[in-house]
Amino acid sequence: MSVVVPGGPRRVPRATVGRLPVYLRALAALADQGVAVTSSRTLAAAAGVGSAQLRKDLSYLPAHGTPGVGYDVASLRQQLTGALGLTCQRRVVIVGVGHLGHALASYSGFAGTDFVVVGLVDADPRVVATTVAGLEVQPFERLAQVVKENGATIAVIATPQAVAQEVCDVVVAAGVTGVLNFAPRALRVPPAVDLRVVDLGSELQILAFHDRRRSDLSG
Amino acid sequence: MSVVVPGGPRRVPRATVGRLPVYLRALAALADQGVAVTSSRTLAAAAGVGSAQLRKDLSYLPAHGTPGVGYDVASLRQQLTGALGLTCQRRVVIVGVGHLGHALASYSGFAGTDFVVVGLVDADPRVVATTVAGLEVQPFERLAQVVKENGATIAVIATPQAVAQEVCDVVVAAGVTGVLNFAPRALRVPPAVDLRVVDLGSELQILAFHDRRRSDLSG
DNA sequence: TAGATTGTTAATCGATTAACAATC
DNA sequence: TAGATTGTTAATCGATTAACAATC
Repeated sequence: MSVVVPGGPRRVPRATVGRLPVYLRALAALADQGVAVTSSRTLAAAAGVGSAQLRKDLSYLPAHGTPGVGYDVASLRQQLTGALGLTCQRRVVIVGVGHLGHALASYSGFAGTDFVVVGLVDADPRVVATTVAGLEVQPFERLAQVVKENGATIAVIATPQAVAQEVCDVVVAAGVTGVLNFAPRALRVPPAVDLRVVDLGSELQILAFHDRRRSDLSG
Repeated sequence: MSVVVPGGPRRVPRATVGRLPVYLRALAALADQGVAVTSSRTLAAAAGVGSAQLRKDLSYLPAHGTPGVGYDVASLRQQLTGALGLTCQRRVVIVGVGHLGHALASYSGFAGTDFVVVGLVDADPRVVATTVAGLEVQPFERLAQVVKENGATIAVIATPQAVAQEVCDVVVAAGVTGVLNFAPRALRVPPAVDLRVVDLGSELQILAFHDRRRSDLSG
């Protein structure tokens, strides 16, 4: 049922997809300031990239600016919103309601207009049945049910690493198409499922790598 | 005072640096299982990458395996620990003690043996002077002092986006060499400062992009 | 020795950047 | 028109991958 427009939408490179949310945010800020038209130079600066890269990225979308003038903020915003699939709300289940899961459930960037947290699941009996961010935490046994009943398409894994793969298998079997993993362990998912990883410990170690080159005297 | 070994350490590519922590973690798991020697095939599988990529990555380090045998787990672990600069503990200051900052302060991946959280700072008078993860939260005015007094080299920014750049400027002026930004805003830092970004909202939007291609019928 | 696995090479692939003709 | 800015091309750069000679 896919519609192929002649000479139409090219495949959007992975690196470009990763920057679209940043552009969208910068556009929202400009719109809030009452800016109606902007240039690739201005928008790129706000997003922290080069103007050539911004124009290249936009060239993969049906978005178009006006040579000599720039881009209409409102319509470019709509284009990006559509490209990112934010026209309908995505439903998210968070598995693991420890400190991190708790924070994510309450995070405004997570529970905004584009995404809604529809389920919280934890294995700890002390956490189950408590209310977090307006939702009652469900036991692990109900995970598949929670995903299906609420039609969640995205699962956030914020559990200990030991159970992360098991959790992942359950949510994938239950039908989610995207997994965001915070557990410090490599997860296997079927090719059709999109997996993103946020590895907080690694981020610090990467910073330590660069720090090392300055402060360390040991060869 | 840098020691240049003839034919010695090449520049380690950015992408490789990003994978070293993952290898280190996989090695730790193997060591816990009592494995003494491993192959690039096994280790790569545990880390979720290809074996060719693992060997290529290790080729930038002075690490060496034995053809026909594999790698000694203990010594490869030491090599990676050294390469990442984890031989001495790095001191971390967390700015912004909301839900996320609170979670990070308590996160074991953050406050492990390699890193120690030495300061918590917040602007909210209701949060200042409370104790979180064993530390008293300091007021924003004391930020520069907290960084300097404790010799922090890494700052974690978990504040609202509106104040993130100001916080960043203060910690950089106070002498940190690495910044980990959780605020949804592009930050400017001097070239000598290493900046890493964790953009939680963007991660969900990127998942939505791929989800869109499945569920959306709109061209 | 025979079998296994490394370290490296060379080919491929994808991403970035600068430059500029086309356009308003 | 003159000045400005887009969209695209081509060149560069960096990362990945497969293959294999060297080595144990």
